[in-house]
Amino acid sequence: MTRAPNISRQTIGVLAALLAQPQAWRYGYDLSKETGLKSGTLYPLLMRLSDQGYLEAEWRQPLQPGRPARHAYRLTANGVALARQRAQAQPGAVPLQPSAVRP
Amino acid sequence: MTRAPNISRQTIGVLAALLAQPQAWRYGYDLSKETGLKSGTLYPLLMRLSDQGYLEAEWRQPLQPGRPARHAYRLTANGVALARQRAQAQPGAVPLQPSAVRP
DNA sequence: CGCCATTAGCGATATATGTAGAGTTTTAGT
DNA sequence: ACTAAAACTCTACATATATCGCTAATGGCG
Repeated sequence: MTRAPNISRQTIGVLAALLAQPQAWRYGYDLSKETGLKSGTLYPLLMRLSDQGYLEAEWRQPLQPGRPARHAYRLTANGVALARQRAQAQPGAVPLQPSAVRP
Repeated sequence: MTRAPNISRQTIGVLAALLAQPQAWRYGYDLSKETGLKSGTLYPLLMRLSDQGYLEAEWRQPLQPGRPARHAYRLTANGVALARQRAQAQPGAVPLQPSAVRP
């Protein structure tokens, strides 16, 4: 029934991006630009990881009024473990290959 | 050289919308839907009127996190006078006719 | 091996405000 | 009437997050 969680290329890409600086808080918008993921993919993904305890999330007030508040994310200990296990590939290397189809 | 300020159909439309409930605080987004003006027209217009003392503006914190703070606008006494003078046409009537070209 | 339920991805849309640059409109001054 | 110039409008784009609805992938089980 259930598929093994958090194994998609997209998820791995996000984990790799977060693993590059494991203690830093990152914003969804920045991650979307770094990984190339669109919001409709990224935010549900971040929320899943957060629900599963791999990320901690926190709201930050915007610096300028009129801009949206920002949601900051960071890997938890479990998240770091998962990221190391799933994304041993170097952080910056091959930022989400379009397909890598099997022939 | 200079054209008389605040006489455009668009400006009059906004003034009329505000004059419908002169004491109410209105949001830019709502006004844009009510008048059909796009943000690139509406916000500069609101800022001009505000700079000229016809509107008072105020930031409101968003109800839900993740959404932008909202800028609320209301006519000042001067603004009410200007609106009455420029927009005697009924508030709801003819909501910004597309062209009304002169033949 | 293929059925099919569950899960994930992704384009579109919504929420809100604002800026940049190009183009248009309107009137003053001659 | 013509022209110059300010005032104004409008199309894009940027900032950020999030949901909706459809499509695609996965993998357990018969």
